[in-house]
Amino acid sequence: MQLKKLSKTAEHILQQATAMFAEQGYNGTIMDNLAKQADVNKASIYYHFGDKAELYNQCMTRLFKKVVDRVIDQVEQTRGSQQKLETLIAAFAKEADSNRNMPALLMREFASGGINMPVNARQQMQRTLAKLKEILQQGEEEGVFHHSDPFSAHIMIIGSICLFITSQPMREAIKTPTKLDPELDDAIKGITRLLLNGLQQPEVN
Amino acid sequence: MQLKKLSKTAEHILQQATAMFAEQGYNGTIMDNLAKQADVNKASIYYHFGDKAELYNQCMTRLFKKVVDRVIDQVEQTRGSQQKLETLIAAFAKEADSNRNMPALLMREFASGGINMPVNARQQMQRTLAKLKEILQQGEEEGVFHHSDPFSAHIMIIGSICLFITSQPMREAIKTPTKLDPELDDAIKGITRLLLNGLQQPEVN
DNA sequence: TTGATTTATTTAACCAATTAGTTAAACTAA
DNA sequence: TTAGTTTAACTAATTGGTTAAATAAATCAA
Repeated sequence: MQLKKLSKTAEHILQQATAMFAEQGYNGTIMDNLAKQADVNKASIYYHFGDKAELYNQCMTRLFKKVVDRVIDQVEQTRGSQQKLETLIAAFAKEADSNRNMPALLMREFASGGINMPVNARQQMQRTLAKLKEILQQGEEEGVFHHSDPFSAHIMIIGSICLFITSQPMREAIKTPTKLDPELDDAIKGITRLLLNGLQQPEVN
Repeated sequence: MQLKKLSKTAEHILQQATAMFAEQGYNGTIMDNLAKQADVNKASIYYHFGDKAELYNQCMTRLFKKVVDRVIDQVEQTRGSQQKLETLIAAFAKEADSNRNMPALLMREFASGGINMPVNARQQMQRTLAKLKEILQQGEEEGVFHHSDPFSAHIMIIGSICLFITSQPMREAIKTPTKLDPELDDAIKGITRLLLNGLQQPEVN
């Protein structure tokens, strides 16, 4: 999949639109507000993107492609199923942290049933799922992971990380003077350990 | 907190509204559509609930109170920190499964930063957090859990479960003829095991 | 019980504001 | 000149909310 290169203006609109879709949702994003926020004329948005739905499409597709490209790239530079899994989790967490719009957009899509998610964006998610499947398979063959459903594992990884990232504002809000809150890095480590334990350990019960 | 008992009609409107807010979001929920869906006159909605924001408030508050009441109730019938934690996770999962609007609404709120979440609804979430904190504390004192940040643990429990539940339509959509997909019960077991492992195990690394 | 009176609820029609999208003219750079 | 881009003004449809009249339900006096 190749994405047409955007003009400077279009790129800037896309940036603002992505943030707005993430924060306010699709219906909450008003084109007039977006134009004001991006400091362009509304017709300029329509000139570059056609309509609101297509703008949303572009936002989703480009953001998810960027994130997934990076995650997969990092995983493929790693050897050994356990290390690969660690890398996948850490890389996704890092990307989610530095592209905070992504977790929000993803969660909104899940909340809507994910059925209307732009095809291209969903394909990107499936690339990650495929990679995870590959890792788990490899790990299973090597005897380091017990059998688990890849989709569920995928959901758990993404779920914990996305909710953790999006909960930041709430954590800020209830932050006590004495800082009890773990830094993101620590939290990510905790999540990683938790997920790895879950996937590595032989069945307990 | 006590909630005024609703008339039959109001109850019915609330039901439909909750589903619509969950599926379409706040801005995506159009009052005319809701009226049609609930088969009542629009003015009737306004008569019973004042305005859209208050209707949303009521939906959130009542739904979250119901869920949290049940979860906490079940936890309090259990003894031992580990069993309590298991119960909390399982109970929340079961409630999320039988009140599927809840995970969707929660995720949308998180996506929006959670700052504008109706106060009463947020208080309900905090009740669960407080209970979890209590359990973790107890477990730590008993030496069965290692130290962990309750908020993060909370987020991870809720995150995995909510995303798992909301991903159901997507799983249905990509379901292969040969059923690879775990039943929800199995998935919940998996999540529980994963989370318990993560919280119980002594620091590995 | 019966009929009158008040109170609660529902209805159709209406309104003002908002919103996605358009247009034609103006501007800019190749 | 010409193709690409931006602008202000405009439009048609949607949407949250209102109103006053109609209907149903509860209360009460005889």
